Amino acid sequence: MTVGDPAPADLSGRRSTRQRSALVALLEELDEFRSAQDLHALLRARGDAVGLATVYRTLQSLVDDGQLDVLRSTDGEAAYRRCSPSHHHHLVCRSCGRTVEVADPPVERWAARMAAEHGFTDVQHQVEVFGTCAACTTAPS
Amino acid sequence: MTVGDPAPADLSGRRSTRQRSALVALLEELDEFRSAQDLHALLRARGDAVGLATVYRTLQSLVDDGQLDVLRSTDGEAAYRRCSPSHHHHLVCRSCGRTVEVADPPVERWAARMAAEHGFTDVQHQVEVFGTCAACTTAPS
DNA sequence: GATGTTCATGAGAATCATTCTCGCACAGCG
DNA sequence: CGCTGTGCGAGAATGATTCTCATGAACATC
Repeated sequence: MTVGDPAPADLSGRRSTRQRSALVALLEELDEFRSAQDLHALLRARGDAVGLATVYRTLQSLVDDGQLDVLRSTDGEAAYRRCSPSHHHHLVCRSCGRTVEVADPPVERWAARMAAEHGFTDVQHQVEVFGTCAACTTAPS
Repeated sequence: MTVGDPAPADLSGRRSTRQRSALVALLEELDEFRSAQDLHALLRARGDAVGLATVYRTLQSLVDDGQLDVLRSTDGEAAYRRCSPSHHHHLVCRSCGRTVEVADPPVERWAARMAAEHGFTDVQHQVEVFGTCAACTTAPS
C-alpha cells in the first residue's frame, strides 16, 4: 500500500490472452445460450483448447463486465450468451435449445411499477418462457 | 375400506407417510423460499428427522403435483415454497429474501400469445423480479 | 387381525457443475 | 532484456442433487 498504487479498478483492464480471445470469438459466433461445459467442448473441438477453469473464470469476468447474459436452466446448469445491445427476453425450446428473442416493453413497465409499489429499489427482472418449438413438437422423440 | 375415507388429498396415489406429512406440515408453516438442505435441517431440528434423499424425493413429487413453487437462486441452489392456489410470480428481496407474491394476468396472456406466435407448445414461463426491499434499502448492510 | 405386494425410506456412494489451489508461463512495462 | 504480477491449467475440493439397494411401512385383500 505504501508503494504508488493507483488501483484504477478498470473493468476493461483485462489482459489479452489467446484463451480469452478464443472464448470471446466463439461467443461472438453463437446465437444461443450454451453452458460453460458446452463452450469448453466447442473450443476444444475447434482446436483452441482452453482449460475448463479458465472458461469459468473468463465467463465470470465477462458477466461482471456486463458483456454476457446468464440463464439458469431448470436443471441447475448455467447458460451464457453474448449480450444484445437492447434489453429483451427469451423464448427457449426445452428440447432443442433454440432461442427466440422477444422484446416486451409492457412487461418492463409492469415490473418497474410493481417493484415501486412495494418499495423495492435497484430492480432487475428475469423473464424466460420455456416451451417446445414447432419442429420438436412434430419430430419424434 | 370400510371406514369413512378422510381423503389425504393425494393427487396421484402417493402414500401417506410420517416423513411426507412432516415435510408438508413444515412447508405449511413457512412463508419464504427455503432450500432443500435448509428444510432437511429444520426437520431434524424439530425432531422429525427425515433422510436427505427423502426430502429431495418428496419435494420433487410435490413440485410435480403443482403443490410447490421452485426458484433457482443465482448460486444454483433450488428453493421451495408452498404454492398459492392461483398462479402468480414473485418479487424477491435479494438482501433479506423477503418475498411478495404478485399476480399478473396480462403477463400470462402475453407469454401464451408470444409462444403461440412462434409455434411453441407446452409452454411454461418464469418471471421473477429481484430488488432490494424498503427495509434493506434504508438499513446499513 | 393376519398377510402379501408394492412403494417409500435412508445411509452412503455416485454424479456433476462449479470453484479452489498452486506452481508455472506469459503479457505489459521499464 | 529482464521484472512483476496476472492469467493459465491440471487436478483436487466442494456442495447440491441423484442414485443404489436392502429394509420397513402402507394399503388392499382375505
